[in-house]
Amino acid sequence: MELTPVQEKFIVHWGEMGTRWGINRTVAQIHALIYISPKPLNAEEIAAVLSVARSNVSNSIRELQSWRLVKTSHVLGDRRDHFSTMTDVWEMFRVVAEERKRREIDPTIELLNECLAEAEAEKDKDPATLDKLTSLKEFFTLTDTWYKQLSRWPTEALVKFTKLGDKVLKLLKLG
Amino acid sequence: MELTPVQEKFIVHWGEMGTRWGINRTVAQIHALIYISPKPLNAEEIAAVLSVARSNVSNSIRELQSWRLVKTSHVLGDRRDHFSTMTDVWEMFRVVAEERKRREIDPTIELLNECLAEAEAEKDKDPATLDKLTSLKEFFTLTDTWYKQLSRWPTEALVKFTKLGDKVLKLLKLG
DNA sequence: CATAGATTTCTATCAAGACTGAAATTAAAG
DNA sequence: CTTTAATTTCAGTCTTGATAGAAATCTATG
Repeated sequence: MELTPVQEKFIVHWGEMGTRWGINRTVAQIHALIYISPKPLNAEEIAAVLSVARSNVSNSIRELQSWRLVKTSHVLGDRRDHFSTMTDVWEMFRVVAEERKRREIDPTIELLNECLAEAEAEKDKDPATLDKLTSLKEFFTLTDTWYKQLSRWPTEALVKFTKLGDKVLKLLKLG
Repeated sequence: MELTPVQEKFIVHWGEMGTRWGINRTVAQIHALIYISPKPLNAEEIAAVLSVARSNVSNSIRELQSWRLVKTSHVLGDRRDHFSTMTDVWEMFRVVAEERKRREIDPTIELLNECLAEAEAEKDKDPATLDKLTSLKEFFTLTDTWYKQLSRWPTEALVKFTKLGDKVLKLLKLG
């Protein structure tokens, strides 16, 4: 497999964006590569195209699998795993959002609950901290609920909703 | 200034979460500290409480300012800058979202446009790439629009909206 | 069950970026 | 205009996390 200039440009950028969001550059590049690739790729091909070690691909694929972004498939007469990713971008977004919720939002809410319990005990000494932590908890609890719902919306509803834009404010009487 | 155990726990966690989202740990800790602090803090206090170098605080504050998360204030008879951050969590979220859009979403849309122009030229050779990039562009363009609008909604509307949950689907007839 | 192919694990190296502390700069006050 | 406080810059050090490559493990096939 040989990359076109356009594909290369896209993969490099995707890797760059990954690092900005706490995702390893190579991991993000591999994701971009199997997204843009017209057919599933095996690990060796990925290593060759991106010029990284075979073992690096192995570990990065595992990382992507932990994000539920990689599907493994097989070709008749070929023992090697072939990797691909979903093509529905909204589905992709949904999966990542859900995983980030599980990894980061949920533990944060848990921590805030712990902190609140302890802060409650000494609220006479330090009422300001209690207030701040409560605001945060409310925020995260709301986004949590919202995530849960969002992840159940069908892609079509998400698209339609986004297209409605400001009209939502009027339709829902939130103004 | 001396941290309570609760405050310390919160700050450490916030720093941890920062790294997961591509934010330097110290930067995130400083943000947590000035958020939880009942009063604005000067750079020296911050350095002492978090046990980091004075210059590190200086650079981290600058970073936070680039995210528009830090306000500078002054105390009568004191030449030093005192730092604080907004207490409205939704406002905070909004500001970060807008800044991430500017830094990451906008350049990504621009890159996708460039790629699409080039891919268009050779669509006979490689139609699949064109399709994939188009889907991505549509996704980012929609979220872009959505961000723009979201950032103009008043906090109250955001809260009410989130509380509506699944009802939104029915009210907007998206089901 | 032996062998070859495929994959993963592990450790040593490497690179990126975070951090410190000293030096330079800037700003305020007398 | 000088002095002192405050802040920033910068060069070098250090830490963390990424990566390569070898070794070990796993798996399919005859």
